[in-house]
Amino acid sequence: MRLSAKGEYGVRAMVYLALNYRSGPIPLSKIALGENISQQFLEQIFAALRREGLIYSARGIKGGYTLAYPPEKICVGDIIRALEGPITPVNCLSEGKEEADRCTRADICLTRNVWERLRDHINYLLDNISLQDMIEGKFDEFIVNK
Amino acid sequence: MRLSAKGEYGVRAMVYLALNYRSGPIPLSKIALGENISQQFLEQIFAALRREGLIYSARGIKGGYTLAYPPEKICVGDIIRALEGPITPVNCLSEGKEEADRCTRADICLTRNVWERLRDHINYLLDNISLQDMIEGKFDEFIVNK
DNA sequence: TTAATCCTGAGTAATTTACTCGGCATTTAT
DNA sequence: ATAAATGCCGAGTAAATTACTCAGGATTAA
Ligand code: FES
Ligand code: FES
Repeated sequence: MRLSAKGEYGVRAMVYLALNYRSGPIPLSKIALGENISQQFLEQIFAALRREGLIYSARGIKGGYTLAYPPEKICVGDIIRALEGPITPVNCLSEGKEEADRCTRADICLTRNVWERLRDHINYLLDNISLQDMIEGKFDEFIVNK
Repeated sequence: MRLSAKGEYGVRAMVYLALNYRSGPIPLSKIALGENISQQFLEQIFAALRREGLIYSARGIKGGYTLAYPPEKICVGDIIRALEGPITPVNCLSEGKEEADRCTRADICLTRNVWERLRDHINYLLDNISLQDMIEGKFDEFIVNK
């Protein structure tokens, strides 16, 4: 149940961009330095974020990256899914989406419901924390009730 | 954010044991067959579960494994932690437990709170679903409120 | 023209995962 | 006493994934 470095770094970098929203494009070198992340590795991460439309890039001198949306419109879930694919605790949930290649045990499997619930919980939580929330440090309290 | 095969198989196997609670020791071969898991791999998993005190073993003919506690006393979180260690989305949370080797960025890190919250959510959820709940198929509904 | 930037694809070392293999130890049934 | 069914243990390994690096080209502003 761990995030990859890609996901972890990606979120940190996006927060960095959020802090500098409307300051023009931020070059990767600055982010890498500020967040203590390998610049070449960050390049890969930003390539993915760009492919997913979460950031814009500007080339050339005075170029860099900017958020594609205001910080309150981008959530942690978006970032992680862009970098790691669907957030799910077990494979047979995400794969079985098409009913065709559904896990053969799905009907008898007593654990499936648990993983589905866990998956939904995690996604819900991460989809309700925006970059803006993180910057302000005081996002809404989520309470889990029975 | 995926479970390892060890965790996934472990939970399945424990449910199997729960279904056969009070039927005497169940041999590994039977579980491996029933759940379609490599017996030798299951051996490793059960070794860990035993080390953590979640199951008892009985050797010799007519031997096998039994739950160390009734199914309503063992929860999914226990099993996964026994097999995969602490449930946490990022390392710098679990490592930093001792305050000594705490992540150096902890004080300035804007993402830390998110991971802490996520960690607590996951643990809470998994600690409130017991093997008995899984067998009965209708565990309590958890609702996440803002 | 130059320098700073992004962009791309390939390569790689280390780690982790998901196992397998071989053999010994214990217990019950005969 | 012996045999058979089990658990127990430590090592080994192939494949996959992770976390990067490397080399060089493309774009743009000064
Ligand atoms: S094993 Fe696929 S649904 Fe449980
Ligand atoms: S990087 Fe360690 S607390 Fe955020």
